[in-house]
Amino acid sequence: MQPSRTIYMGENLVIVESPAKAKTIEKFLGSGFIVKSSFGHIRDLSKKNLGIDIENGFEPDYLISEDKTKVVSELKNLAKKSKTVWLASDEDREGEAIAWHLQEALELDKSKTKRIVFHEITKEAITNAINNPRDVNFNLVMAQQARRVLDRLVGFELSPILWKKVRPKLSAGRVQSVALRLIVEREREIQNFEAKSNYKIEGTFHPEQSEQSSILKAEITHRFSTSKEALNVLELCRTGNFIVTSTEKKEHSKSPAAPFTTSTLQQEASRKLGFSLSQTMRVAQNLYEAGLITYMRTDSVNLSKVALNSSKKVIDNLFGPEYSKTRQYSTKSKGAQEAHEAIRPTYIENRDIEAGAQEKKLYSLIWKRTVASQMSDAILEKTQINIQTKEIEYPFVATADIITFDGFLKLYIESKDDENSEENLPMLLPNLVSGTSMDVIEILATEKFTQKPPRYTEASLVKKLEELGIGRPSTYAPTISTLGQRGYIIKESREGNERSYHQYRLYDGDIKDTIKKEIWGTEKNKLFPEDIGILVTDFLVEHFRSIIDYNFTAKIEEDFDKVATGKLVWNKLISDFYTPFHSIVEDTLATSKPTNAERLLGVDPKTGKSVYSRLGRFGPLVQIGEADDPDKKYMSLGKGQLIETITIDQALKLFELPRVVGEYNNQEIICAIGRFGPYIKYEGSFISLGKDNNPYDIDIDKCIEIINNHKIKEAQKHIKSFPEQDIQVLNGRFGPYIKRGKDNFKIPKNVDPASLEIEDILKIIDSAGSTKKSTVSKKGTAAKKSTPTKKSTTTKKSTPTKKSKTAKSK
DNA sequence: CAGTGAGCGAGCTTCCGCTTGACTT
Repeated sequence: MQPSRTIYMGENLVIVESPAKAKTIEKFLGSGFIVKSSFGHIRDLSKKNLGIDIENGFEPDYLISEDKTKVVSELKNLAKKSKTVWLASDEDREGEAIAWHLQEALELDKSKTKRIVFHEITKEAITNAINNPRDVNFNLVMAQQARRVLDRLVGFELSPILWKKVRPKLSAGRVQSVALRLIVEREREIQNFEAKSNYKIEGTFHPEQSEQSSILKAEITHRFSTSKEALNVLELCRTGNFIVTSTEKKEHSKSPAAPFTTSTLQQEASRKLGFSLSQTMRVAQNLYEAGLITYMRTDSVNLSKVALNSSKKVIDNLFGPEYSKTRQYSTKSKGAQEAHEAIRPTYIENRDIEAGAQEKKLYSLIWKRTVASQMSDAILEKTQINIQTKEIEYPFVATADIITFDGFLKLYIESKDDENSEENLPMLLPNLVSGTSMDVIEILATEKFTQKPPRYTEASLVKKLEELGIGRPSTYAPTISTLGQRGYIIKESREGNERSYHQYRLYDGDIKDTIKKEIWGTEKNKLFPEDIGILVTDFLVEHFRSIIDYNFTAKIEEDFDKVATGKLVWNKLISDFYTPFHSIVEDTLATSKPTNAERLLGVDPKTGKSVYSRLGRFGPLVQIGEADDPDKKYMSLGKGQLIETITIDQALKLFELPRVVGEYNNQEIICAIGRFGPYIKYEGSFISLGKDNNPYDIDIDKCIEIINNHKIKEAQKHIKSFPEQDIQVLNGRFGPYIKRGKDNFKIPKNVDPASLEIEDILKIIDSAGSTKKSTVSKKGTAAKKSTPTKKSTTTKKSTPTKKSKTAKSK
């Protein structure tokens, strides 16, 4: 259903946000329409300064973003030649703003400009949109402007306070600072957590005079707080007469999860595929650009009619109609704007695709989740059997979940974050009637420890942020990576510790006590706060609690909505926020003291001096002696150590390094920890110790062994040398390569490195060099345009040397 | 690449959301 009048080439310009979207839409619209993309926002507040005229009603100073000048001039040209310009950015606050900025920046005549929206990219939806144009919704635009201005005010007033009071180049903002606070507060909960132990009692039974095959495992759901209580129960089990006191069967159903949004895709890709946030988004982008999935930055769980229909067909074909159940999901998350569909395969008929390995995996996950969301409930039968002896207050309970109809489980099971939950293996329970006498085979009382709260993963933090309504699909991944870049947090794995626990076993009439060992607290790819992150959070919470409040965004969003519906003027909102906010800013700048989180750990027994931990210019350190002590000593904190948790013993231990282990061939062997971990310094070269060796207690023999191994490896490294040209052929981590001066060159795969002569090598370098040169020249031209910063750094470079000379002469 | 922990002081850093490339080991 196209507009009835004839349309000529170039008469209509449609502008969308994404270039991939532009391509598909162009196909649907056919001749008479040119579809272009704005590549997102085209204008933003000036970056040089605040970009807001506070005195003048918070008037924003918008500039065309540097990387968008080309797109904007191109669009402007096309708009001039077009009779009608259709602004087809997304139907949410940001999309409406993009439409308005386009209208302004392209200087579009209102009479020839039309605003259209569609939620799904189908021919029907698009032609329907074309037939129902409207004007730009100015109230919605002003709501976006309020959001933008508020974020700028918060970010650009808070960050400079941190530069002054904590450390330069730090940042704070409405979203990132709350995300950071979540991580810091969780870490404190974990540090303050005291694991308590209790006893879990499990038994294995079988019906009297039956075969061993009808074994039944059951446990007492109550936990016993002391070993004495547990032993008492075991004692009673030894003599007790167990009978089945009840059997129960209950049917229940389980429904599939909604189709993917950005946040749930990130969570599942992390749990099921081990992808990081950025990896998930990069791979999804590839799938999107190849036309294989719908848009990957969305908060909507909605599926188009086309998708529902083809899902049904696919399910009917693959599993039969009894497995199909068409469902439409609704969004639960706060502040969702739902400008797009859920993330789904473009063509659900395609179960498999031709693509890279990661793309295939992620596509398959999306396909399964989408299709499963349109499948019937699974029906499960829960059986519970209670076994009890009258001497013991609590029954032993055996449960089993049996799937009577698998439904969507045939395709997809959503995974959980809780890695500690024990795997529920489907266990068949024997058919038993009440009153059946049971024999005890074995009873175990095992000491269990309460679990500390889990540290966040990237994905579980995104989940939390989404629950709080903080951040948007396009910012989840970048926000968390910013926290890392600022040095606030680190994503890493840490090894657990060993601990022992008691297990009492009743078997064959005897009760035995064994002490077993387990590893606990192992962390894999978790988010840990760094000292600077803790310090910044404490500072912000102390002075700006209302902004760092978990509900701040949710509250201010209500106001943005009022602006969007015309009930509130945007700069009234801003003014009401800014007046009290700015006075706290001024007050904090004037009164708060620079902070370094200094903490007195205790006294060094050797010297009697005080030991402190604090933040130094280059990071966290421990210090022996007062600030005015000329002989005071420093050491950097080790990996995983924090200013607020390091103990005096751990601190003193740091001063044991660097340590002279001994001599070998009249040369000192020194052990220390550097930026890349523990190392040996010997004959002027540095040898990594690896993580299996401890620099504090490694002995001389082991050191010599490592040194000799290192020498052998070094010798193997050299394949050939051409000293005259300063060229070497070396064995590296990734195979043989050519080294000239500081530059490395790849050797083509089919070439034997040992056979290379100097002529061959120069050829290889030449061919590699030509590509290198071209990139260098590109950089040069790019630099010409944006030089002010570069120039100033180069001109400055000459001065420091002069200064250092004068300093020396002093 | 394996170490820093004074001062002097100019000039710089920074936010959130919307989009893709252009980069290197």
